[in-house]
Formats: sequence, C-alpha cells, structure tokens
Amino acid sequence: MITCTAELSTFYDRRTSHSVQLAAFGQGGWFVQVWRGAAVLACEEIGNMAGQVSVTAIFEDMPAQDTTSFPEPAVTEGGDCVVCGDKGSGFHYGVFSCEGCKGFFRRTVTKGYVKACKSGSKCNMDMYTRRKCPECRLRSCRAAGMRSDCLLTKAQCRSKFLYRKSQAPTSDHPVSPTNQEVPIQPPTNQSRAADVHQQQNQISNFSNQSEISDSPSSSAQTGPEEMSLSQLNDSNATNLLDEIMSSFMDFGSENPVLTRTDSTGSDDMLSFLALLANDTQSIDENDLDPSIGLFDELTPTTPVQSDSIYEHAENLLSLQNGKANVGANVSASTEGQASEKSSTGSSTSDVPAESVLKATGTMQANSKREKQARFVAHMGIVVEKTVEFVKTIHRFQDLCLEDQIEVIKASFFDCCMMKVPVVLANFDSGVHVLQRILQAGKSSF
DNA sequence: AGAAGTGCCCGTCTACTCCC
DNA sequence: GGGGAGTAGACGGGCACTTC
Ligand SMILES: [Zn+2]
Ligand SMILES: [Zn+2]
Repeated sequence: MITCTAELSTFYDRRTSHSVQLAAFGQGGWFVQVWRGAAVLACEEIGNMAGQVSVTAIFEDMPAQDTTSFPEPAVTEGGDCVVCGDKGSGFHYGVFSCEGCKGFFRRTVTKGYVKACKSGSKCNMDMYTRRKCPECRLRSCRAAGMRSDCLLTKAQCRSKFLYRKSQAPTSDHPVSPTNQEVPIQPPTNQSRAADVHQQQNQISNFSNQSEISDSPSSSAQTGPEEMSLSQLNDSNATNLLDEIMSSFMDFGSENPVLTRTDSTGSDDMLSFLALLANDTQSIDENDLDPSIGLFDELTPTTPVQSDSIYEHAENLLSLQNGKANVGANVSASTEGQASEKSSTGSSTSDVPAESVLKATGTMQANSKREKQARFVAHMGIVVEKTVEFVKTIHRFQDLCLEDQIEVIKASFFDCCMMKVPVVLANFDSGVHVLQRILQAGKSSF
C-alpha cells in the first residue's frame, strides 16, 4: 500500500530547466515527477508508480482559465452537476456540481494523483460511469472549471485545526505554558491561491532572478575556494544567517503562499503566522524570551490588515535590517516607535537573532511593525535551528554554499509545510540531501 | 478479508441581509 | 450609520457503504 504522507516539494534543475516534484510515500519511496515532458527520475526507493498520473500533469494539460478574475460559474439548466449530470448540490470549487464530484475533486487534488485512464482519456462521464475512470472524471472537473485553488492548502488546514484546537475547552487537556499565551489566527476559509500554472511561472521567475543575482551566495559557489557551511566560524555563520534571512525575505515577496489573496482581500500571512507560532513551540524554551508573545493582541477579531503583501514583506525586511520603513500612511505614534527602533542601530548583520529578539522584547507591543519585528526575531531562531539540523545531514557539507542556502531555505519552508520551488546549482547532490531531510522528518529539530 | 474509493451528512466559517 | 441576530452558501471531516 502506498500512502502519501508528505507535502509535495518542488525543485528546479537549472541545467535542464525542469521543475521536479518530490513526495514521500509511506516509510520510504519517492515519487518523482518531472514537469514539461522530461524523463522520470527514478530513485532506488521509488515504488512502482505505473498506472498513475499526477494531478499536476493533468492540470498542466488543461490550463485553467484566467485566474485573476472569476468568470461566470458553469451551471446547467436543470440544476444538474456540470461534471456528471447527477443532482447538483451547489457551487463547489467554482462549478455547480454534486456532492460526489465535490468530494472526488477535493480528495483527488489533496492526494495528488489518480489512476490513469486506459482508454485514451476519452471516457464518457455520467452518474453511472463516473466511478470507472478517475482520470477522466478529474479532467471533466477541470474542463467544467473546477479550481484547485479553492481548496484549503495543507498549511491552511493545519492552521485551521490548530485554531480550533486553541478554541476548544481545555478543562481535561490543559494547554502547555508555551502556547498558553499564543492565540492562533484562523485561516482565511476561502483563500484563492495562485493556480498551478501561475506557480510554474513563479518558479521560472524565481529561477531567472537567481540567474542574474549578484548576491554573495551566488558568487560564493564559483571557483575551487568555495566554502562549506561547516567551515564557517561564528561570525561568518552570522553573515550566513543574514544571507538566508535576506534570501527568505526576497523570496517571500514572490512566494505564492505568502502572496495569495482571496476575493475579500485578506491574506494568507495570518495562516503563515499561525503556523510559525506552532513551529516555534518545538524550539527549546531557553531560546525564547518568555516575555515576548508572538501574537500578543493579535486575536481573531483583530487581524492584521496589511496594506499590501509587498509592503508587508518590505517592512519585514526593513525591520530585519534594523531600518524601519516609515510609510506616508503610518500613524504618528507608529512612526515614533519605529524611529525609536531604528535609533537602536541594531542590525542582524552585526548581531545574532537572539539579540534581535531580546531587543525587540524591550519595545511596547502596540504597533503592527513591532509585532512584525518580533515575528522576524522568532523566525530567525527557527532558521538557526533549521541550520543546526540540516548540518547534520549526510553529504550536506559537500554542497556548494549556494546550494546549502537553498537546502536550508527549502527545509525551513518544509518545516512550515509550505510548497516552494528550490533552485539548485548542483542538482543531483542537492536533491539527495533534500531527500535525506524529508526522510528525517520535518520536526527533527 | 481488507484496503481504497465513494458519496451522503453534518459542523463550521464567512458573507450577506434584516432589524433595532 | 452601527451592531447583533438570522440565514444561505461553501468548505472540510466523518463515516457508512461499495468496489476492487
Ligand atoms: Zn457530479
Ligand atoms: Zn478514462
């Protein structure tokens, strides 16, 4: 039996321009699917995946309509399911459909693959034959206009679960001291993510950005003097952390998880923050300043209303560098506090994340930017722990610095159960290390 | 026999409308 | 105009049932 237990992770091979998805199945086994018609990379642990086709491949075959707007939803005259003709129960994922097709679409997209059609993907779909061929049923769903981005992501499901858990009565299950003061944000229930097609574009964009990047990480991997992470001393490690943080921030502004917005304008940053709040619980309590609550005053009734996600990311980056970005539309009180923060002159280029954390703990917790500063500080610790964990992985030290950073970044996002593209200079060894990380588990550090 | 897939039902959440 | 109550729509999860 093969059970998908892990989030798909996307990798990008710079040399061959192929995007690759890896997913862990059960205790071992890797299902590797190469986009854009490239060959399937068969790792030795891969189970026999013959007879199955990935949802991604089908969706790429049948690109969705313009996802930036919401066209008139498909509906039949008699209120029948657009996919199979059964009695429709309402609009599901953008299409008037029955409960069966709704559940089928949700399960299949979540699962990530279906049994391949044996009749050339041309089976008829009605309420009697719909069970015979899942691939054609999925294609029918897609053709009817069903949108996978209407599903909650795993990250959102997880944060939703955590939110409900935090709201549940705690009489017989008292909460731990670490999460007692951490209200978790509810996820946006109807988030509209960028679809698969858009994600591919973003992967390409990210790749191009990396190609033309003149960042230290890019130049560091050229030549025989390239340095492995294990050889870095503490001061260099701080710079590396800074590099990773910057890399993360730059990437965050392009990341579909961070940039997706729903039709009502709320953003998924809240979901991400909720995830991060949970992930920080796995960190040694000694690493955290107990006086700092990551989500003080951020209750579900007072969500962060970011002006735009780009400004959000920009602010995070500015605060990380100790330079508060004071916009024209910021209140006077916030400006003052931001300037106070700026006047401390602290910078992650000079001090480790813990110092930033302590510094931010001295600030009053009543401005959005200060909360963001604490978010960044906590994130820095998570990144540091990620680095510690990844350094223990076999063959990690053989990677060039650029790939080490990419691997760390991938591991960090994977820890947050996010699906991210990863650009690797040395593809084979990088993928090997990433496999080891995923095998070792997300919560090993 | 048992794993995998299916579809019905229900709880939950959000947006919307109505009323005070 | 603002806030609370009620309602509809759409989501995921649970579970009994069917299929393989
Ligand atoms: Zn149907
Ligand atoms: Zn078929």
